[in-house]
Amino acid sequence: MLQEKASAVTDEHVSRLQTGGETDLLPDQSRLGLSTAPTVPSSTEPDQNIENIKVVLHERELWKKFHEAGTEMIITKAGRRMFPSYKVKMTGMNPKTKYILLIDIVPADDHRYKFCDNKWMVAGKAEPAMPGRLYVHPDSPATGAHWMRQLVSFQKLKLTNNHLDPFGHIILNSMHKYQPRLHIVKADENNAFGSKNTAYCTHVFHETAFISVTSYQNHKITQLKIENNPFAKGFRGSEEGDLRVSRLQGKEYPVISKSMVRQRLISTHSHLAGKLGAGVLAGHPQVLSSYQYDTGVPLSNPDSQDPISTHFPQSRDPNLLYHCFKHRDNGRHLELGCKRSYLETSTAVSDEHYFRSPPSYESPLLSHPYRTEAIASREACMYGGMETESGSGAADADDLTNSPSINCNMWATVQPYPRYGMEGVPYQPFTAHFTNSATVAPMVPHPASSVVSRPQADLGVYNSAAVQRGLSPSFPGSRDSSGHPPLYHRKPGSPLLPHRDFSSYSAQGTISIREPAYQYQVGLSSTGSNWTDS
DNA sequence: TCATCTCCCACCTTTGAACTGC
DNA sequence: AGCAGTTCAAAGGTGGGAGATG
Repeated sequence: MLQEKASAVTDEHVSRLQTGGETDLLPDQSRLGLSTAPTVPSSTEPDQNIENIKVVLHERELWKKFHEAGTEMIITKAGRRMFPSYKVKMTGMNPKTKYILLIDIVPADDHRYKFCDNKWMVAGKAEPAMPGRLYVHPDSPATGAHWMRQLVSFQKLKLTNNHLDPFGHIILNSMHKYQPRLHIVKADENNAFGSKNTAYCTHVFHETAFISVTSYQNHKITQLKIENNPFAKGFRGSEEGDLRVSRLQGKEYPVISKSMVRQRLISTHSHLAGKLGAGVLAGHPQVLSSYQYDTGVPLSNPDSQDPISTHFPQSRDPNLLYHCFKHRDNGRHLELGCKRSYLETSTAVSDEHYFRSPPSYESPLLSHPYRTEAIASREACMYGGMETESGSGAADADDLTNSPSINCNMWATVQPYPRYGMEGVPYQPFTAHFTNSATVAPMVPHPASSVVSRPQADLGVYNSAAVQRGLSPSFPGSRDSSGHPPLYHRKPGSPLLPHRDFSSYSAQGTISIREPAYQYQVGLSSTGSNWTDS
């Protein structure tokens, strides 16, 4: 983690959160898809606003290569890393403010796909989504200075198709399309994590969308993985020519040189590019985060019967809308009136299609201040669940009693990412719960999206017990000799605890981070203590 | 029969402990 | 004794293939 050179940020995808109303884009900003962050009333200094944070996708060109071919990610029972790995460069953070970085992966649409005739095609309706899980960056919470110091890598994030996965890996369905999202949550000791003061923002890089598979379908993706993933070096052929497969088991396999592979890829690419240009994927107005600025077509064709290109569309829809919400005294989100199309281009669909009323739910809010010394995630929340039995028993219980815990619970009913939900499919808001308790948080359905909630106990957990262990006042990076974060360890003989079992935690409160249908939102504090960027 | 999944394999990188020399 | 550099082995990641599964 965070060991990448910060300098290696060339040619990357810059994203930036837009939170305001009508903003004027400078020419260069328009061209690049950058947007200005308008003034947010009653906020603190501009440089302290979470909406000023810029996120740059590392190795964007590589991501684009995969995206153009139709990114596939292997999912296995034991969990498989993503490649390319999700790495970002952060700027615009307040150096002294602490942030929590986390990733979730949401369905891109409600289709199941199959790879047929060298193309991804819709093969039916999606299977019920798995309980969503968050991957919290192991360095969280960390100061802005820490996050900005170097690349933030989520390379240890793992994907699984094991619905009963006890390790906290992100559970996906095979042959479904997904969209990773990065969430930045402000966490300060004077702003209870989970209180009405909690601000966050969400960044989405459309080129990181992928279809989950148990074995690669598209040969081009296979070759891209082999050529770019160092762990797959063994599958690279020498210049003389042979792929490793030709050596396997003494069987005769066709000898394929790298150059031949390249030629095939180029050929395939040209073929597919032609199809893409034929307008298979007509542009649809859609809502994206403000961080996307290329032009292109949607990731999937709303026409469920039409084949989609092998390419993941160069989906850069100019019609990007932003929603900003601010927590009010009553706990409701206050919309800041930041709706706008991304590049000020016309939309083919009325704004109502995307712009919906802010959620009118009441978030159970915390009264406990966020105690930084008590929270130091040394590993993703994926380990939180098992932690209840792994740690120091009674001591842990005390910890839980005396200090707020954090749960990163997931949205209970995962709905397609708005980008692809163009067919009026009810979209479940992102409902990551940062909870300092094990209490089931009441979840009020979004007025526009028929939210079906389940108790948090069904979901993944990011708990304080896990977070507290291994906490170093001097902050992140501490690892045990095995390289695992401390909380990863269990007592000998301690069985892994299913992630949904966290009944031992105390109940204090919950904060919900919600992402209403077709919206991105930014929660900001407008009452109580302000962000204290000490 | 077919599409998909699971398991195992060989090969590779990464990581950290052990060793060596100064 | 302490430090830095090197070596080595274990752990873990990778895609491919065979067989299993539904």
